[in-house]
Amino acid sequence: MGLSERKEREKLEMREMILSAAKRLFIREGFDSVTIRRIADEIEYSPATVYLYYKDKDSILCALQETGFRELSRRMEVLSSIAHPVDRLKASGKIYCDFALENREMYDLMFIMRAPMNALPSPEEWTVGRHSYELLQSTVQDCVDGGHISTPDAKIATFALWALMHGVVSIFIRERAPMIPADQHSRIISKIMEFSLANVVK
Amino acid sequence: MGLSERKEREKLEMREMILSAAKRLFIREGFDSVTIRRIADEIEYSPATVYLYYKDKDSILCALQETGFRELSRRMEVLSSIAHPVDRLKASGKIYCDFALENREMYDLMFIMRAPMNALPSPEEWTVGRHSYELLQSTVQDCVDGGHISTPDAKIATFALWALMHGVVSIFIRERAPMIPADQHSRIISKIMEFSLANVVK
DNA sequence: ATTATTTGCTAAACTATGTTCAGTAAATAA
DNA sequence: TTATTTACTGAACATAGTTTAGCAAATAAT
Repeated sequence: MGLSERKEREKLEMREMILSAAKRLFIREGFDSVTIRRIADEIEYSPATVYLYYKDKDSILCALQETGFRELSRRMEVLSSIAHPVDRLKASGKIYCDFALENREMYDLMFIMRAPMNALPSPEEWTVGRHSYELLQSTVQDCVDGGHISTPDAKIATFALWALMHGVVSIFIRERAPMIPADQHSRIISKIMEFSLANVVK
Repeated sequence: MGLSERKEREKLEMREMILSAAKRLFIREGFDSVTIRRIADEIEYSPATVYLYYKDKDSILCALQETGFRELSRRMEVLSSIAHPVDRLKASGKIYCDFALENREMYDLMFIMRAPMNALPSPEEWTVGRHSYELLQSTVQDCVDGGHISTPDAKIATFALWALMHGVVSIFIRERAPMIPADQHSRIISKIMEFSLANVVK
């Protein structure tokens, strides 16, 4: 009988309901509105029910974070149509930073907040995030191979470039540069990319 | 009569008691142990009393953060004895990152957490942090003036260098690079500084 | 068809947090 | 000696995440 299959399917549908309710709240009202009770309201079940489908809140945030990584990956797909590795590298940086500034709270959840990391399945099953990172790494490697970046270690260069971008956007997102008004963030990022790549890329 | 003076002094002493209790808890048991009730226990007063000396918890965290900035500034003092701007720049980076890795939670409070920023007196009275930043900026300016860094805008270069360092340490502190074990953080940072300065500094 | 069991769900409670407020007792002023 | 101000606190409020005991309906067994 296909009973257990149906049960399995219903369980997945419920998880999906919870996740999309969480996402709706997150998008519409921000991170602080994503509470177990609000999610429960949204799906018209009791708070305790949520715990029958997700171990804890951090697991929900982890699943939510994953949707963010998927969206970022999706945006990175255009890179495959850019032949020159330097152009590809520049485009990577722009896509990354644009994503961060356009989805500040999601970026925060993905790269800054502690909570979702407490629920990572395992240190290795970090697949969604790793995919984007390996894409960047291969772009940098292409730059090195093409003689556009000179370094003995492409992995270090990759990490440095990521760190630079993450550094800038996280300073803005967590408001550590109050001297710079928000409407200039995008411009400053462009200038920083310009400066850095001018020195790194030949 | 010096009565109001005494009152004023006692008020300051009480604020100091609360702050040092908070700091003690922070150092000994970590951020999560810094609760109003634990602070109250520590100073042997009731939780409500704490609110007679600090507006809210964020104000206490803000004051705590300030002690961190003072310590960082203190560590930066050795820079004045380094004549060559490039050496000074390298030393700045090392001091900054060493501080971050040796005082992860304090760094977190200073540069990552939202809470203490909610209690900033004003956007301008950011004096403690700005002092360190201006020091870095003048070092970078010296590098530019000496022809060691080529850029049309020393301010952008300064911001980029800070962002790079902040990026790396905050990735580590918030555990976004699980592929890199903690005992290699310091080594990776050295390599990144090496790579970046090799390209930026002549 | 009836009984037993499992499943899905929930009301209520528990713990912990930041925070407020009414009231008390001591210090000060009148 | 009385009035007032000051310093403090107990108790409560609101909001979290989370757990547990139990109920009712769906399913399985007899």
